[in-house]
Order: sequence, then structure tokens, then C-alpha cells
Amino acid sequence: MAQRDNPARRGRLSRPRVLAAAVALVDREGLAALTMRRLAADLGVEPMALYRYTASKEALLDGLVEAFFAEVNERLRTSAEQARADSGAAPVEPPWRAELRRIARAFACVVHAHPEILPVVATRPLAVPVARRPQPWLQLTEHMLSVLGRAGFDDPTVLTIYRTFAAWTLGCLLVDKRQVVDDSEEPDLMLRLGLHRLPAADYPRLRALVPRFSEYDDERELMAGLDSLLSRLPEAPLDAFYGGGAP
Amino acid sequence: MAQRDNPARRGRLSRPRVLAAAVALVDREGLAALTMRRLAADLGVEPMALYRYTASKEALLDGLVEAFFAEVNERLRTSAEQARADSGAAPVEPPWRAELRRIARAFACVVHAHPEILPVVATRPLAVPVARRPQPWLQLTEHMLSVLGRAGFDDPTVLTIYRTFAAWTLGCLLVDKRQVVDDSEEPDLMLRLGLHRLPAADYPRLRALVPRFSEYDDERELMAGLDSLLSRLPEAPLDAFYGGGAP
DNA sequence: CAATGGGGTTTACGACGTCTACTGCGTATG
DNA sequence: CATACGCAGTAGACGTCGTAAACCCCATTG
Repeated sequence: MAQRDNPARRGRLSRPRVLAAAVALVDREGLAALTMRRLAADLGVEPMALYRYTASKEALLDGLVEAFFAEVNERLRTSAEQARADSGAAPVEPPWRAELRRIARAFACVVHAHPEILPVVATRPLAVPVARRPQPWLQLTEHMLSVLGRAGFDDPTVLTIYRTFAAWTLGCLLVDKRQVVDDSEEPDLMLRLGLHRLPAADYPRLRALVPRFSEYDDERELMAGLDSLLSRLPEAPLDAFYGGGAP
Repeated sequence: MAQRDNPARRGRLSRPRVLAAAVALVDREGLAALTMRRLAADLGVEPMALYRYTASKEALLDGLVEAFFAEVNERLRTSAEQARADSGAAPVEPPWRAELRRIARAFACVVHAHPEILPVVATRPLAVPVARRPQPWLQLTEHMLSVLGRAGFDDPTVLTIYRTFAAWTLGCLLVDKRQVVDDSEEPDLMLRLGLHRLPAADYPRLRALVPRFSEYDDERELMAGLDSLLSRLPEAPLDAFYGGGAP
């Protein structure tokens, strides 16, 4: 019946279109709203039609991760020339460090654009083995490994840097996005944070510090932490060219 | 009918019992197996009986987090006297650093005991506001904040250290537990990792490095990273007593 | 013009979370 | 000693979910 309503029913769907709709739905109404039926409705299609483009709902979640990293890669590409323009001004740090910083920033940026996807990005790799990760993830990882390799690090060190980077970036964003506000309608700060629920005798420091959570500068701390983590490492042979590391 | 079979049907359940059964079920068969019906069956009870002890399935997930941190706290308590015994031997580092290290170790330990719960612990705080977090989480956080406060740090610094610690610890464990093996039945290493799926031309470094993932020493890197993150911070006034920080 | 097959539909099934109504035991009360 | 109460668990039903199987229709191709 629906096929009569819409004469151009052929080729309405495609994997990119499905993934884009999924991301949009999750952005708009949260992860819990992502349902095969709901997503199909958004696309003006019967639920089973989606199964031509995704093997299962689990695979659809992996599709979210795919879309996420595709966007990270995209952002990296578009910010590449700008980075090249800046490179003449401050060549004090080795390019591999600048590149890691750039990637961390792009990652953070995409997380802020799609905060609801973060839990999926954080936890899906726990279930899907490396070789089955979505292509954009593989590309980004390959890129990082090759940048570090070209900087002259040996294999174990490359691995350490990569994992350190991934852990810190992911952990930071996860902690940044933790819910602190309780009742967002409430005008009074203490009540908005729900602190009246915390017995003052048991949690004095918590009550004192939670209101200051908003003062925290996420991106600054992300970068600062990255710096201290990387400064522990043995210098790459080629770093000497650039003044021997961060200022 | 079931009440005739079991004469002592009263008081079979309790919140701790329900949570323990949930943890056991998740440990045994994974998160996806955690179903109200299945959990009820494990407890020899009708599904709706669970709702006396948990408001919803979402609340049950928060219950998993509660059980998780209760176990962390428990492990901290039992390892306390051992730490006190060691303290005479190597008093070179300030107690707040030793305490953070101890907490990280306990956390990692519980994650290894219940790896399937990690995704819940990592992502639930994204949905539940601070003041509504389970009591064991509140206790642990209060403990950390108070230890840091007693060390002489001012409030913003306490917050920075706390968040840095949380981000790094969580990120590390998340990255450590990522699935790398594809087909665990396969004897050949390359095939077991599923690397034949990766086009050699596109992902040379990935193919070269993935086999070395197993060489990584998780706990060592966790502690090492923690050290470099904390060494960036301004020293606490009281650190002078202990030789001015880490060796 | 008949055969092919890809893209989307229809229908159906079982499992899930949870609402409402209930039932029977243990206890406290008169 | 009888009775009313309320807590803990049961019974059954409802709506929604993911998805398997069979189908149908249209565009292409020989």
C-alpha cells in the first residue's frame, strides 16, 4: 500500500542514510529511543527494510561507532590545512605530538556534537574484536600508529603511546559528561544539584565540592593531562630536530 | 502453587540477595543475559517479586554499580592493615599518593573479578546525577576528597586530582578490556586475531602491532600513567614531610 | 516479453519490562 | 483466642521490542 503513496520507493534507503538517521535520532531523543521500528518510521519505511543495511540491532550500534569515527576523520581532514598554516609559527614541538593533540581535539569535538553516542563509543569495543571494528576506526588507528612509527618509536613504545592516548582521551570525555545536575528546573543551586539528598554529616566534602564542578575547564585538562602522560616517555630519536619536546 | 512447594517462601528475597544474584548472573552469562525474568528464575521467584527491591530495570543496573563499589570499598578495608604494615618500610611518598594508588589497584581488581560489569560502571554515571549515585560510590568519593583535602590541596586542585584520577583509571581499564581476539578456537595467531580481514595494503602497522597487544602490562601502565599525571600538579603543602613527592 | 533479483512489505512469533489485581502468611491487636 | 492488617510474593495481561519467513513489485536484462 505504501508503495503506491510514494512512487519513488526504490532506492530510498542506503547505509549512509540509515546511519545518519540513526545518529540524528539518538542526538534528538537519546539512545533509548533508537529502535528499529522508530528508526524505520523516521525514514518512512517498514522496520524490516533496515535489515538490508544492518545485520542486527547490535550491528546498528556498531554503525553508530562507524558514523562517529567517520566524523572524527572528516574533521581531521578539514582541519589539516589550518594546522599546516600554523606549523610555521610554532615548530617547537615534534609533529607526532601536535598530531595527537589534533586528534584528541577532534574526538572531543565530535563527542560534544553527539554526546548521546559516547556510551556506545566507549563500550562497543569491549564486544567487537579489533579486526571487526568499523573501517573509520581502523583508518584512524592506522594513522596514529604510522605517525608514531615515523617519529622513530619502536613497536612497544608505539603501542604504549597509543593505548595511553586512547585511555586518557576516552576517560576524560566520559568523566566530563557525567551527569551532575539533578533537577534542572530548580533555580536554587543546592537543590538543582540535589545536594539536599546527601546527609551533611556523612558527605561534607562532596557537598562542598560538587557545586564547583562547573568551574572545570574540560579541554584544558584534557590537553594538560595528555602532555604529562607523554612527557614520561622516552624521546623519539627524531625529536631532537624540534627542540627536544614540549617547551 | 509455588508457595505450597516451598514452606519458607517469606523473606527469601532481600536487596543484597537480589544484587548478588544479578552480579553472579552477569559474571556467568554476560550483561545481555540480565533479564528481570531470568534473574527471577535464578532466585526461584516470579519476575514481579523483584520490583519490591528495585524500582525498575534501570535501577537494577544502578544496583550493579552499587554492588561493584561496595566490593571496591570492601577490598580497600581489608587491604588497609596490610598497607599500614608496609608504611614503615617505604615512607618516601606522601600518604595521599599511596592512597590513590591503593584505590586504583582495588578498582582494577574488582574490574578483573567482574569484567562484564565494567560497561555499566563506565556509562551509568552519564545518566544518574551525582546526588543520586549509589551509597558506596558516594562513600568512596567522599573518602578520596577528604584524603586530598587533608593533604593540604585547595578545592580546585582537589577537584582536578579527583577527576584526573577517575578519568585515567576508568579509561585504562576500558582500553585494557577491549576485545582483540576474533576467533578464540583458531590455533594460528594471525587467524585468531582475525587479521586476514585487514587488507595488508591499507593497514600495515595495525597488522604488525595487534599481535603485540598481549605483551602489554596493564597494571604497570596504570600506575605509571597515574604517576606522571599526578607529578604535574602543584605539590601539597604537607608533602615536604615525605621527601617532596615521588622518588 | 519472460526471467531475474534487488528493495521493501506483510505477517507472525517469542521475549522483554512492567501494570493491576490478587492471595495467603505472620503479626499485632481487641 | 479471634480478627484485622499489611507485607511478600503470585497471576495474568498488555504493549513493545528484535527479527525470521514468505511475499510482492518494479527495473533491468537477455
